[in-house]
Amino acid sequence: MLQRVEALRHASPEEVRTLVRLGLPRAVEEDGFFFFQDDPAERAYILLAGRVKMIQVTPAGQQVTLRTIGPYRLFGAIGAVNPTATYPASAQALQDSLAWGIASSDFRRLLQNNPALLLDLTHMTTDYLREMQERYREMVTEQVEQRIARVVVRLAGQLGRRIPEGIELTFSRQDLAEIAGTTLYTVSRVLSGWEKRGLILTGRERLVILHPHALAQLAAGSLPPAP
Amino acid sequence: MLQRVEALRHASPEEVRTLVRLGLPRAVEEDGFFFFQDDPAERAYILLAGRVKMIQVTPAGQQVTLRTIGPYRLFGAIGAVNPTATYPASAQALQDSLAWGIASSDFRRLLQNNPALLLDLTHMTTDYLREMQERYREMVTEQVEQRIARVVVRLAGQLGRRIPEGIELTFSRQDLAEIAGTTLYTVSRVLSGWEKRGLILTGRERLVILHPHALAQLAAGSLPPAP
DNA sequence: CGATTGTTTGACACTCATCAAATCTCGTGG
DNA sequence: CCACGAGATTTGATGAGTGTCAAACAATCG
Repeated sequence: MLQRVEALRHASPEEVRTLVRLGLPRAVEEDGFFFFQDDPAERAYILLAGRVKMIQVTPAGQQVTLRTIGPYRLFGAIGAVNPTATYPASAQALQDSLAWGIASSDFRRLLQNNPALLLDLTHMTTDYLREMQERYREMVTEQVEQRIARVVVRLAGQLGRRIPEGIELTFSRQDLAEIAGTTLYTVSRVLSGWEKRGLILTGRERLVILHPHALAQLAAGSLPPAP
Repeated sequence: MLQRVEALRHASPEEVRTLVRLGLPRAVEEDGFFFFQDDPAERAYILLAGRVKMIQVTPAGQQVTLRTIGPYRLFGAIGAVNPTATYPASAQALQDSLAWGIASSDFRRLLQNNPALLLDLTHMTTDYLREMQERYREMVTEQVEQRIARVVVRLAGQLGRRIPEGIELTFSRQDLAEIAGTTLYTVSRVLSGWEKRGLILTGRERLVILHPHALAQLAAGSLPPAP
């Protein structure tokens, strides 16, 4: 099962067994936390089931979602390998979730003994860095509607379900707002607009993309926003 | 000299010699480019003299500065190690600059043969990732004046010069705007306000921080902006 | 069938980008 | 050494884009 984990592609069967032996399962129910920002990074996690969001909270209490994690993906690893030794963000379960927790020291030992794994981790980190740089630029230069479109397109590719009508996503307006860096009111207005234009169907904590292509154009800025 | 490079802390003298032998110097004059975004990442660079900014440009031509590089720091390395094999950003010289260029293949070979170096690179990458996550949150949640204060404080610590009156920085309003994600007009207004309050002195492509503490408070949000 | 939680919509305020134009600074060539 | 011109900066006027607040409505759950 753990073979599916992208971070363990180059781990030997024996190493995987060691990880299984050294790690321990951790279940967190919806809205619960795996860990909090600035806490000492004691473990790295591999998500086995559910969905987790990585968030930062401002002193004023406003939440920003940095990314959402799906099954078989690693999280908390930056804290585990970085000399700072604290988590840079909090990990909150979007649904009831189950993860395999590996002590940071074991994780670091594994990486030291297996350069191929370390290289994989470097690639994952640089990939994520690329993405953050892009999203940073988007945040600075693009308008809300375009940013929301990007978020929806990205989430669709990552966590969307194919259904007869199109692609289904289950996120509340609030969730989308925290990811796109806006408010739930603005998300609501934008989604209503898209629904009027026939691009999507909306529901409570749910939306269905009818025309992925049009949304992609909105995200790319090649289709003008509604008047 | 190359011992000062943080990325080569764990390189053996022999490896450093090899790098010197395999690499080649590259001088770029002010406003020139070391490389462009999306170009194949042929080399990683170590800056020896000058200053370089890493930028992304939007289709509309708007510039966003991701970070500024000072002497003895590595740049272009993400492109060199990432499987994408292209640069995620452009590197433009802020002043006449000189860098040592190492072919990506040589750089990767070095990393493969020396896991300690790879680990250093991972630490540098995760550090930068932390910073990008924070700046992303700041961009989403904070107002312009606070963001500009953050930029100035950060640049002061990184590239500021101590002079009798305080800390001197040489950046144009346009430079600061591209870093803070705003316009040169807004930067000008904000700096004028600070000067009226006696926090800084301003000049052409130059500012002097008189009260670093007050600026730090502005950056942290604990000092209210001007009325 | 309440109660809770999510969503919609309107009214309004406010930050900040945009545009225009004047002013300032510095380097260069006469 | 001064005048000129290019580029940097300031400042005002204006408006678009979004956040904020309030209130009503809808969906889901026990």
